[in-house]
Amino acid sequence: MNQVRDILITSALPYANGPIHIGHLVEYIQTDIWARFQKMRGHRCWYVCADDAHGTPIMLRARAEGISPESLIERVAAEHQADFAAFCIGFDQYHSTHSPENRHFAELIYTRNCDQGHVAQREIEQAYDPREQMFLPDRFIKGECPKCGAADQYGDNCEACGASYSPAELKNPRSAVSGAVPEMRRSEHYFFKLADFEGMLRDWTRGGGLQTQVANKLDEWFNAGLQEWDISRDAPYFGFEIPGAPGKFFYVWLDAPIGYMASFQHLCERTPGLEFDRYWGADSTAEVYHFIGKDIIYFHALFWPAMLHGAGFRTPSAIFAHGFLTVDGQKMSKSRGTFIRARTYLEHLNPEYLRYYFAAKLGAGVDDIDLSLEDFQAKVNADLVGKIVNIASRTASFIHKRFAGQLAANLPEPELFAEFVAAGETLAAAYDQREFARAMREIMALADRANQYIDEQAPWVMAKDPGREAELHGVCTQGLNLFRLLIGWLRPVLPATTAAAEDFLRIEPLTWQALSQPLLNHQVAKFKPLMTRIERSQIEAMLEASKADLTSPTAATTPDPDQNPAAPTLDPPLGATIDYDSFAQVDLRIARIVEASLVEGADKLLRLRLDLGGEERQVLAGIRSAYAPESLTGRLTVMVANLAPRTMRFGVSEGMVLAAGPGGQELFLLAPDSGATPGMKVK
RNA sequence: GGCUACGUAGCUCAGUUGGUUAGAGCGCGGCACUCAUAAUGCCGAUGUCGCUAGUUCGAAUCUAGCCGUAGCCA
Repeated sequence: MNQVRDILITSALPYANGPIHIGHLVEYIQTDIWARFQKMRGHRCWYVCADDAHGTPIMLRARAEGISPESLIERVAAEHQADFAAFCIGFDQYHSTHSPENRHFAELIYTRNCDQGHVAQREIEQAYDPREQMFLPDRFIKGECPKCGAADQYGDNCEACGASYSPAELKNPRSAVSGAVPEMRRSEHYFFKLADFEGMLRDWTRGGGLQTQVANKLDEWFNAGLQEWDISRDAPYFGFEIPGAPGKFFYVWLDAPIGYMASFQHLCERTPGLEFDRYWGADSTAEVYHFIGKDIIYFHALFWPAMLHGAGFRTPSAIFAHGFLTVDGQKMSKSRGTFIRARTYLEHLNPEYLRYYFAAKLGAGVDDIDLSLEDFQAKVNADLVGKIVNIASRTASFIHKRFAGQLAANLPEPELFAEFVAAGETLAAAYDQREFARAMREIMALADRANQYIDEQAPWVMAKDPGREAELHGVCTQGLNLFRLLIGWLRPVLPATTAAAEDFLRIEPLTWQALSQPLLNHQVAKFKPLMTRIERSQIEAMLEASKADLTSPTAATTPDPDQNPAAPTLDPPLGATIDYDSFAQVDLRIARIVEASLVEGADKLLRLRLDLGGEERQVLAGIRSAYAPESLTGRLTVMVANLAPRTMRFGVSEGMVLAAGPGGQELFLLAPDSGATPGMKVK
């Protein structure tokens, strides 16, 4: 290593409406390992992050909790930072996008782009919730998929059939905020003219700062043609008002990446000698790297460099995208208990286990990585406890008992030590290229060599022969020196264990430089176990606790846009308590509406033909005021199947369908999640 | 639907520019050791490299199609 580099590193900003989970941690752990590595190499390296605190979901969540958005994001920020600290994520600065610095840079970048003519204005038509008096993002409109008819789908795409569409195409659209039927309204929006930057972006893309898969993806987007980007949102919106545009706010994705700069600015303000422009000026020679998930490549590899360029700032040196986390080969699942929050993990397991496991899985690519819980336990126990820590454990006791904690003056096998040191450069290259998995494999192969060495020498045999004192001393000194190299190389991954090892060895925090020289003639402390094994019961307990999190009432649960504003008291009030048997008498079944038709002579009723999966029923339902018959055909709902038939003027009604709401247009038919089939019992 | 990745031992993954009998760790079977948090060392078994066709003297590796998985479509 020759030259000291100036490096600024970021992780994507977590959204401030929910807790950190192990999926998030892939990125923070990956970034933190890289940042710690660069620091160990002696570079001037800064790692910053922040909470992403703006946008509609946060505004609505705060409202649902009956608090201000400011207090919501303050609370979540504290939770996030506690989780990160526990996982040893060593941010130099953790800030918020809802900060004066971020307002400053958002306005500056916008204004400069505006002045250069990169912002356009025009009216667009958008869904509007008349009850809440707000425009609705696509994700806040629900209805039936226009392609396959699946109920309860979001406004942008269908989870059942995968179709993409616009909210206007959705059948029976409803606001997820209030349940009202959205209407289309016009409003003036501001657009960032991305196409102005095509040439610059094509150059930047080819500049070597992108993984090949990502560059390929960008080519696709270039070929499709760069579209203007809608960067404004109408009030009410939690964010920054656009200068000179009352009632218009910056879209959350405009000021989110600017949060990297805001956070760094804050760091500069409290760090003597650290200059913002040295890192962000147009002619900066510093390196700026963004670690992100592959889902947000678009924002970071197109809009972000373009905005920066348009405002006279430098563009990032590189963007490092990673894949998603699966657990036991599948998407994280709440019902299986694999949707594991950082906090829940911490209550059962050592954070460094997960840091090591992720390191052992991560490469420089964008592939997804799998947390196989069985493999996790086996790998951590075998590699860290069985191989690495054991090397210290099996040699330290002799150093203590026989040599009063003093290391020998020479290494018996300096060539072996030199071989290890030489491997350190290969390892450094792997770390630098973010090939952590390769680095871990090589470190473990060296740990095998160290264990073989000790086995060959058999110090326990020497210990029985008084004439071999010096030999024994040498072998154990050699063993501890090999251990020091191994744990030193693992320092970016295992900062806490390494710190404990440094205490044991009585040495300064290790650097790559320091590792090249052996530790000799040196007094070490008494050895204490550095790491214990993972028991299966700990993992089981964590999974159980994660299942329990599902129903936990803590405020910072997973975002739920469907959640209605909490009412202080229920209206109408709750009915009298019943026991289970009373409830179980009601036989609720899933039913498919095969046909719905108007009932001649009745102004409130619809005649429904319901398929119960083998049996058909006719039900006369008083829902005509809220539903057009043709809109009901084919959809699934819930019916009371064992209600006594009732003869009405227009025929016999054999049961009833369930709907919520006071009546009139305010009636909302129940629908099961996709997967339910006619005849299934509801319980 | 379009596009992009991925598919190698029971599990988790390596396999560099196509080149002999395809590798590692865990797990499994056997042996040794007992310094160490039952940790360690040695030996061993295990694969139609997703399927099919092609290019080639030669394919896990290149090409096409198919199947499966994941993601993206602003």
